[in-house]
Amino acid sequence: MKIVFMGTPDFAVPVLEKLINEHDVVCVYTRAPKEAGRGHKLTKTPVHLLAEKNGIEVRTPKTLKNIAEQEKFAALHTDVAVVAAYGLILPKAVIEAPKFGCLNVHASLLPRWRGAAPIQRSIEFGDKESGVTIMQIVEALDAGAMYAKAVVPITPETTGGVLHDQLAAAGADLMLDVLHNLEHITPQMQDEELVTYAAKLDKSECLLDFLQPAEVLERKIRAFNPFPAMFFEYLGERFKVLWASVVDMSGKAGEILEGKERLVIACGDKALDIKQIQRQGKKSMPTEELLRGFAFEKHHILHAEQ
RNA sequence: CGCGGGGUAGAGCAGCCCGGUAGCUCGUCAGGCUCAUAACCUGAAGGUCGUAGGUUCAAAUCCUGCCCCCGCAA
Repeated sequence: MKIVFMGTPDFAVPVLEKLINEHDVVCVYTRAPKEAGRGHKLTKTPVHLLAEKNGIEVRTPKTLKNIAEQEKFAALHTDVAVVAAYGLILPKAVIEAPKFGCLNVHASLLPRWRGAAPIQRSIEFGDKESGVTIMQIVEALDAGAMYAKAVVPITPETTGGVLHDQLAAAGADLMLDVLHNLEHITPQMQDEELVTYAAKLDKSECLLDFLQPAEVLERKIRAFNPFPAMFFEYLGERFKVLWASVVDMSGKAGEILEGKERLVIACGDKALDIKQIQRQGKKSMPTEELLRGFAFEKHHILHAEQ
């Protein structure tokens, strides 16, 4: 099929790769390069780089709201637009331009977790399973009729990073299936009663609040691994916590119960045994390694004020 | 030219400000103790202190260039 692809981050890369192999991708839309990273170097998006590597035309409009951009888009005369975490709102004129409309791959089992951060939120809230949904794009956010879903289980070992990669791969496969059978599938409407929204990740959520139960914090640590990563501050230094397990110990919330051979911190309920940690300026490492040369003072209280 | 931390034995850290024989914890190896042990005791091996220069009687330590890693911010 003749396809226009619209996407931006790593999540969109596997989908685009598969499309390039099996279809005719005539043009790629992505967010414009921006200053990012150390030194604020101008950085192209992962989708941008992949498209360039394959010699595909790349367009990076700041918005699709104006008529000129919409006409340029329509002039491609594609069969379908495949959208994966593009980052721009598609106006009606764009949605209706391709012959079969626009298909979106969303990283959740819709209608649960519409919105920006479905992967992390599903882990954070203790869901037993996650997945991807291929749906029609409509004007309302993530509300279109669904063509297909694929389920991916969430285990006690599942991190945000792992789930992200699993869903990206699953989404790519599922999108190909749907495209092959597009004319034979009747999309199902979403049940509005079951809708939940996955709020965007915010840095202010990443400071560990030890007043909360250890179980809640453990899930959040896992959900936010490797990015944006939960952390606490100790003696003015920041320590990211990449992995922890709940242990049946107690103390004043934020109190360091063990700081020499392992690092155990009391929470609102039970305690967290920190397993993987990253000191600022250093690499992430197993806590026991850090503790060979660095000790946390027992009974010191870690505060979580904003 | 966004701000900042770091690269010292296999691992993790200290030492650097105030130059002068390189240290700690763990691991490794050998021996001992023990019914036994990942526990304990004794001993040993193991480091061009990222790299290239400079200053100096003397540089891990002061100065300069380069390489690599990371935190913040975007």
